[in-house]
Amino acid sequence: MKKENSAPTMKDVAAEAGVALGTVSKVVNGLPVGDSYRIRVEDAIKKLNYQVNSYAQGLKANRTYTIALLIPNTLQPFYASLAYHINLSLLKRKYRMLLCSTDYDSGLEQEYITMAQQNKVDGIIGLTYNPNLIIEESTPFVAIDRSMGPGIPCIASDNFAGGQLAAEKLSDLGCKNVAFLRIGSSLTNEPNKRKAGFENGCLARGLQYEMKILDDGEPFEEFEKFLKEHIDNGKLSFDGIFCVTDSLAYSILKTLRKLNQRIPEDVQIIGFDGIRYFGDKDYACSTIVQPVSEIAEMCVELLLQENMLAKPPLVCLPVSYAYGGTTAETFKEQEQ
Amino acid sequence: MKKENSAPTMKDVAAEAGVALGTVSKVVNGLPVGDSYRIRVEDAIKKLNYQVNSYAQGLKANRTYTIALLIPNTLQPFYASLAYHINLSLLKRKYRMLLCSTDYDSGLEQEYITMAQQNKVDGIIGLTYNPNLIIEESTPFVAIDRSMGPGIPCIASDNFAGGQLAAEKLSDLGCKNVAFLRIGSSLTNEPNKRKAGFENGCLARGLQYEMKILDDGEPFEEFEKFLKEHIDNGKLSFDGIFCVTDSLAYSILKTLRKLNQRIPEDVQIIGFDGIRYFGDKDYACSTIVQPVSEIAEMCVELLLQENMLAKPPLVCLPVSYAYGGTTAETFKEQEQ
DNA sequence: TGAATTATATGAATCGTTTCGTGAAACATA
DNA sequence: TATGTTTCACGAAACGATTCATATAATTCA
Repeated sequence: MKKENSAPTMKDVAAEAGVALGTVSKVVNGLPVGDSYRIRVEDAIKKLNYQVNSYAQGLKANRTYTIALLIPNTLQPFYASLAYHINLSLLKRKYRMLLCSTDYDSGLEQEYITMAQQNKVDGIIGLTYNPNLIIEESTPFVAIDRSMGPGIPCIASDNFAGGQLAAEKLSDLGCKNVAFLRIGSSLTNEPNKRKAGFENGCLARGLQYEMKILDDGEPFEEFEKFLKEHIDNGKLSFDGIFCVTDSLAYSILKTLRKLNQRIPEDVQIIGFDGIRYFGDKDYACSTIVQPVSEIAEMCVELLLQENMLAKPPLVCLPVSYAYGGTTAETFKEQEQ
Repeated sequence: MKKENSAPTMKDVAAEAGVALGTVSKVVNGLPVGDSYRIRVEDAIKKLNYQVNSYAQGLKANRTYTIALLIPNTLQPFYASLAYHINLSLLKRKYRMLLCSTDYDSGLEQEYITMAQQNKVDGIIGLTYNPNLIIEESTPFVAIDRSMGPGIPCIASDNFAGGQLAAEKLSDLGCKNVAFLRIGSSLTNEPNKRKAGFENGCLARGLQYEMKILDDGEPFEEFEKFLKEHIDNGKLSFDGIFCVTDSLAYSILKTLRKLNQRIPEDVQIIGFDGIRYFGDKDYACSTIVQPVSEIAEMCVELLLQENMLAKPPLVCLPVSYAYGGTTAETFKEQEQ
C-alpha cells in the first residue's frame, strides 16, 4: 500500500509488480532481468508514474552526475558563453550543472566551493579570483585562465599567441605605431600573457609600441588622459590599438570618437575575446577570438577524466582573428 | 576508526568527539546542545574537516535547497540577465541553481524537467516554448512569459503597457508615422501583448501606423523588403519604428543604414528588453526596459512560497523607457 | 528419474543524515 | 534522604536507492 501524497518509491513499484526490490532496481538500470519480470515492472512504473530519486542514488553510489561551474556572472558575454558551452558539453555526458555566480567575491567563491563539496558534486570548474581557495583534494577541479597549483589543470586560450597575432594583424593592416591597453586584475593569470605576446609580435614586426596598464582601482579616465597626451594637433600618434578585452575596446572606441578620431580610418582597434552582439550576430569589434566551445569541452573532458596522472597542468588552445568593423579591411566591410 | 580514503561522516565526528550521532547532528544544525558537548563536537569537526553530505540530508528531509532554471541559453543577454538575477535571489535564500539551457528544444525542455524532478529539486523556474510540457503537480513551477495552466503562476513584464509606452515615446519625440516589427514565436505568450499595447498607444495619440509581423520560418529579408517598399525617392515613409526586441532593433538598424537612412535623424527606433553592451554599459538601443531583477525576485519568491492558494496566475511588472542612441533626444546625447 | 549445475529472483544490509522515544543525570521540592 | 520534574544525550529507525550473499527454479547430464 503506497503512502498518501508522496512520490512512489522502488518499494511501491516492487509491490505493484509483485517482484522484489532488487528486480526493480535492475530494470531501472537496464541490467538483465527475465522478460516476464521486466514487463511487469515496466508496467508498474508507468502505472505509478515512478521516477528514480537521484538523491538516494547519489547517496549510495557516491556519484551525483552534477558539477559546479564558478564564474563571476552571466552578464559578461564571455562568461555567459562559457556557461552555455560547458552546459552543452555536460549534457552530452548526461551531467547536470550547478551555476554559481561569484561576482568576483573571494568569500563567495569559497562559499560556493564549500557548498559544492557538501553537495558532493563530481567536480568543479572555476574561473575564480581568490588567490587562496581551499579545495578538498577529493573534489576534482579544473581552472580556467588561472594556475591554481599542482593537481589542478588550467585551461586557457593561447594568450601569448593571441597577443602576437594582434600585433601581426595590426602590422599587416599597415600600422606602424601601436599601443597596448590593459585594465584590471593584477593577479598572475593566463590572460596577462597577452601583453608579452603583443610585445613580442611588435618587436618581430618592427612596430613602435607603447603600453598603458591600469592597476586595480585606477579609473578608466586614465586611458582618456593617456590618449589625449598622444594627440598632437588633432592627430593621434597611434594608428593601431590592441585592447586586452573586447569590453575595453568598446570603451576605448567611444573615447576615441569623442576625441574626434575616426575608426578605422585614423586608428584601428583590435580587442580580445570574440564577443558578438546578441550572442550570435556580428562581432562587437575586430578581435582575437577565444575558442570558447573548445575550452568548454576540454574543461569537461579533463574534469571527468578518471586518471589524475594524465591531467596536464596547463592547456593552451589556439585563438584566431576575426574582423568586426574596427580594422581597415575594406574587402570585408563590403561583405557586411 | 575512520575508513581510509573517504570523506568523514557524522559517525566519524561522533566517535572522535566521544558523543552520540544525534548530538553531532544538533551541533551541525545549530540546535541547543550542552556547551561542553558543543565544543567537543566543533573541535572534532575542525580536526576531521567534516562537511555535511547534502545528498543524505536531501534524502531524509525530502528538501534539497536546489531549484532548476530552464532558459533557452545564456548567450542572449536577456536570458543571461535572468539567470544572473535569479541566481542572486536564490543565493539570498541559501538556495542553489541548476542551470538548464534548452536551446528552444521542446524535447530537451521535457528532459530537463524530468531530470529536475528525479533530482528532487524544490522547484522549477522555466522560460519554455513546448506547449505541452508534463510537469508533476508535486513540483512547484513558475513560468516566465507564458501561461502554462492552472496552478502555475506566470511572471512577465507588463508587455501591453510597454507597447503603449513605446508608441507614446515615439509620439513625444515627434513621430507621426510609425511601424511595428515583430519576428518569432507564434505561441501565445505574454510578449505578444506588445503589439496590442503599441496599437492602442498609436490610436490614443493619433499616430499613423503599420505592422509587419513575420511568422516562424519567414526570413529576416522580408523586413528589408517591407522597408524598401516604404521608401519613396530615398525617403522612408516611417519616422519611427518599434521593434519587438532589442535584438531585432539592432538588425533593423543595420538594414536601415544600408538603405541610407540616418538614425535617429531620419527614423527613430525603439526596441524592447533593455539590453546593454557587455552587461553593464550603455543600452544597445533606445528601449523599453524589462525589470529583470524584479522579475527574478518575484519568480523566486512565488516559487518558494508554501501557500499554493496565494499564488496569482499572472504577475505583470512595470517597464520603463531608456535612451540608447536610436531616438532623437539631443539633450541626452550630450550627456554621453 | 535423480543429482549436479546453472541461472536468476530475493531481500537484508548499507550509504549519511534526521528524528524521536527512551533513559540517565541533574535539579528542585517536601 | 526520598521523590517528583526537568533536561538533555543517546542511538535505533527511517529516507530510497544499490549490492551481494542466499534461496529457488530451471536446465543439463548420466
